[in-house]
Amino acid sequence: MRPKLARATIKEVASEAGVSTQTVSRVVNARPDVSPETRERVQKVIERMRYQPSALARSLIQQRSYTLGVVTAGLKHIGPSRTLNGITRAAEQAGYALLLKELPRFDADDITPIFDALLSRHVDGIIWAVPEVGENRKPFSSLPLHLGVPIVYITMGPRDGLSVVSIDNYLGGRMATAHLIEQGYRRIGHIAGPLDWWEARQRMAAWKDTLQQFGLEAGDRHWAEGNWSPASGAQAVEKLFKQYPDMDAIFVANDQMALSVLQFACQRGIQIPEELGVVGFDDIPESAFFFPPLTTVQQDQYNVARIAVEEILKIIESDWHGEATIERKSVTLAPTLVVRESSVRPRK
Amino acid sequence: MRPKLARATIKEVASEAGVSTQTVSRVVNARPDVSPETRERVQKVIERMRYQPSALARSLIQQRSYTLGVVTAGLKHIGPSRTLNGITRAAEQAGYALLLKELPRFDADDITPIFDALLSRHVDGIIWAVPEVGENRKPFSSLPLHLGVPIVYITMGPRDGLSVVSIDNYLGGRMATAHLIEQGYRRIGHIAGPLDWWEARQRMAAWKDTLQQFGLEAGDRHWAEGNWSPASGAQAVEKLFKQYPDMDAIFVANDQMALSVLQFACQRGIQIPEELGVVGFDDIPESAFFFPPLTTVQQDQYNVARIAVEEILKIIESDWHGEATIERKSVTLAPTLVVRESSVRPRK
DNA sequence: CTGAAAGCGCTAACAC
DNA sequence: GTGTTAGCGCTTTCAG
Repeated sequence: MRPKLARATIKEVASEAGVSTQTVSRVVNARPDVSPETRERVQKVIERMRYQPSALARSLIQQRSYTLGVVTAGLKHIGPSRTLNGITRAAEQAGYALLLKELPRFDADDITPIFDALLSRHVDGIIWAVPEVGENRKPFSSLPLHLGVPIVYITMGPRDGLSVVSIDNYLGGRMATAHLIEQGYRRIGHIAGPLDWWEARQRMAAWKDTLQQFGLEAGDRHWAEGNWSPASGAQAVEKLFKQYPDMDAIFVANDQMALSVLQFACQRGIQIPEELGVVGFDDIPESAFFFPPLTTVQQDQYNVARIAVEEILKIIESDWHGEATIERKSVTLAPTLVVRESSVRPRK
Repeated sequence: MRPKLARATIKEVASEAGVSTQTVSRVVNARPDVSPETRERVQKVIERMRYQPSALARSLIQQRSYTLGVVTAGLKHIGPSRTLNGITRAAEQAGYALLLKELPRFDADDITPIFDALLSRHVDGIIWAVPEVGENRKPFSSLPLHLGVPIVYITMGPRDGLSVVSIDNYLGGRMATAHLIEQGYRRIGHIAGPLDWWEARQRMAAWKDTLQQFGLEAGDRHWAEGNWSPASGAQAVEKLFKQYPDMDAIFVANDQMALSVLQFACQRGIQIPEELGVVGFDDIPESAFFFPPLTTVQQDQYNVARIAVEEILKIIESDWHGEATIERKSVTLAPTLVVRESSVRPRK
């Protein structure tokens, strides 16, 4: 069964206007070679019939869909949805539509159906906006080298031959740790994110390296691992204080876990920032309203997304024009340290 | 210019396997009328060539794309992204792809291009997941009655003749207010969301009605308006305490603003819940880790999304089979009150 | 069981 | 300037 299309087709418009479909096509695509009178007449019919060309048919013949595939995961978390927010904006501006796929888990192993679904719909490019977790970059090595469409990756370690756009998490970790040292804290612990996450490893490595550079301690008993959730932060801070009772500051790998640290301190009567300095990561909107307001590392995910879209469009354009394939390069953006009360020690 | 497709076409598979394209089509679509030997031979070629049928070409001929349009707004906020999360899951499960559009503002006035973009790509249905704000439902009245595809709306007031899926915000407001009364609070203020939002109006109306029902005060000086952000909550609570100094509880229209109330209390040395009961709305993941943990109204946005997808698929299916058009009905889900410390008065 | 022909809605390439 | 022809990749219809 083939239901009647509600929308008008180019053929109907053509016969209504008394011209060929080709002429209608020319008018729709604003080609120069149509006489003003014809153009106007056709235009009128188009408006009257509310004719809207089928992007589908167009994609088929032009081998170009003006559609980008976006693969994400964990949309209910703030990071991924901010990124997606940036992608939709940038794509909209460039006149591209977005085909969205969300992985059921961060480390989904079978990504073939995802690619199949996107490619069968002729996307012009794919933005892989799934954080690098565990071995979830593994499946890519077995992908046919030339998928047929360009891919740009967001939030993972730079890799040769791939287009990657990400925030410099290591730098963010250094900024956070250095700031605490500068404020006079010397026994600085760390609550890490889940260490199968690339971002968590980067932040932790920065903490360790910075402390060692300053000749301060950063051993096994000076950190604990969480899983990004406030609940895990609560467990981690408890464990950490047992292991490291004279700790005077903590760099926490995200704001949600930092919230648990603040609550822990409040319950134990530990003064922040006097007795304990705290720095988080992410700058979620609530952070400025924690008690006390939280110093944190801000990542501009919106901008990352914008750049990723720009990069992929650049590649698509150049492929389209048959130019030499654009060199795949990595772009790394610097985060910003937002200093609030939780880490600023009153001068003695 | 028409670049060579990287993927194999049905024609190539057919000639490789020495059969006609119809036969390949039959194998791909698992039709019964192919001999086992032919089927197997074709199957082999398909796998070897990694043939993947073009969903585009299929959509064109079948007048059905197995694609849903999703329109959202404010993705960086937790509510919309949770909803989207539910939609991607449900759509994925049903084998539908998602074409995503995000409005630049909640009250975007010109939605025609949005519809055009979706319809020109032949979506089978549209999920309108934009909260009802101000007059942003107005443009719909001027839409051609029969758009050609079904629409299901999320998060707005039920309307005759439309499919709407939403949480009962009024009920949520009643639950919150009644709970405070039950706990012995009698002078209960309200921090509302922006009142051009339908949800904010519902929550506020419930607060007012419930108090009046119990013979308690709910006048103009007993509430203040925020804009959902923690910053606005801070302003609102300050203003409210000036207007209503002997207030003993607050029902706050969302958790982020409630956070500001908790912080305000902390700074002024107001004991929660002893001197001030607080109930929020949304149950963001951080709420359980506020100080003290926040009582709040939980909305199951994930489920709302799931039901919306089910509804639209039902309509699509029935349209497709030429059955009588399904009645458009509204589905309203009840929220849940999550009781934590911020509202539980110790028994005297 | 299999294939040939037609066509979904549109545009590229060529006539005139 | 404008129309004709062909065909994007696939499925439907109908003949064999």
